[in-house]
Amino acid sequence: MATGKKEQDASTEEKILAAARIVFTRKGFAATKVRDIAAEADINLSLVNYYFRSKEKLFEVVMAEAVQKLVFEIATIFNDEQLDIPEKITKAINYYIDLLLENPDFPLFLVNEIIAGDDMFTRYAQQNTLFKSHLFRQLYELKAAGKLSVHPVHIMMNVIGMVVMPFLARPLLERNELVKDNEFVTLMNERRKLIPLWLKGMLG
Amino acid sequence: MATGKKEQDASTEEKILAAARIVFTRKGFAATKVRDIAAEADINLSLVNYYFRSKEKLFEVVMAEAVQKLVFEIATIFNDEQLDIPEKITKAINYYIDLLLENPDFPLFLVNEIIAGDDMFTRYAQQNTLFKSHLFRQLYELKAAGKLSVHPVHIMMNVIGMVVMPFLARPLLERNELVKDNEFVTLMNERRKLIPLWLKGMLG
DNA sequence: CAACTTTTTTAAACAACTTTTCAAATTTTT
DNA sequence: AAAAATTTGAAAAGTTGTTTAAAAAAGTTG
Repeated sequence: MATGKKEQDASTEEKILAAARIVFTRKGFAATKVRDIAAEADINLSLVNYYFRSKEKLFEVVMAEAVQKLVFEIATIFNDEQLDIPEKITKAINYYIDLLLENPDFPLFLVNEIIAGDDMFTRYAQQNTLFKSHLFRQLYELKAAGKLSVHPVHIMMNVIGMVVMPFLARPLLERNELVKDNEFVTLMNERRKLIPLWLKGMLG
Repeated sequence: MATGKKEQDASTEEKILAAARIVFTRKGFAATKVRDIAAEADINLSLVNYYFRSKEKLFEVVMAEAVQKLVFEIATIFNDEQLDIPEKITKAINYYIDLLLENPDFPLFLVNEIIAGDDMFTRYAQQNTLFKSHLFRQLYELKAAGKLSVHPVHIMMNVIGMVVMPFLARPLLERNELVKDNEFVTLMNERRKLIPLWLKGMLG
């Protein structure tokens, strides 16, 4: 039986993980068959269970990784007391655009599981670090001082929406040739500057 | 075998459809069992196949409906030559907020299947009516006239993002008590006026 | 290096579950 | 009353996650 995790094996275990990342991310938990992962990894079916005990355990690993990537860096930015609101948001936007350009299927994957409510996200993300971050305090203070006319949540929803939505819509946009393959990247790079600009309008 | 579609039966067939809408929308295609639908509809398992031939066919019907609801009304608005850009967008925003307040699970459901790429969406949505609509022509003209500094797609992504994102994020927001149950509706109603306002900033 | 132990890999099969089919029973329509 | 449509329970056919037992490979020890 599988004993330790960290022998000297990087090969098979990592192949499975890599495959799992791809398939789970693309199709979600329910639609993914263990056989799909084995095929993608080009290994024997049984090895998935041998190394990860179960489909669910493997999924948890992949999900934990994803949440980590998504939350950890952002939490740091949000809690940096040196940065003002626009600085924080600009940094966060750039981090996410970078991340999502590399992992375009990420948003669906997470949104999917967030709503599925199996709640891996809630379990793994210490969301208090986000929702009770320094940034949020800054926004609430601004509101209290009468310098922000709307609920801070509006601002956050807009930022997230403006960053993430394009990635969710991407397949649609490209399928309809409204945006060509490489043009999408260009557009997202434009947005690095545009979103902070638009946001200034919302805050001011 | 199931022959025609439109006899005089409204009862069983409609019960199944209603159940399918609920379950498919909430859990997606793969996670939904025909048994779930039968249970939700409170009818015998076999009747699902009797009326809709297969799980997949049933899904297609539900998906087609959803896309219809999502696209048809909007296409009409987008192509109304009497309306200027802000009017069109305001109308569209209100339509979507109404629709999504009634069907909160819609966005995930669609986004899910858009990316799944089984492509029901592309098949059923005559997207040209959206992406080549009068609204788009208006935006491109504005751009050509130098009165809009960014690619029109940016504008569209923002509108969609600002409307849809909150619904995707809702479970997260409520789970973290950042937004209480009824407060969400209030916030979305605020957005009916706010989004057009923010948009004016982007267009001007 | 040869005998052994342990780890890894493989093919097969199990068991549980799911979709679909079927034939008979029931209800509705003509 | 006959015909057609609907409903039902059971079972067939197919998937899917997991287990098993044996083979192969790698590692260890005297």
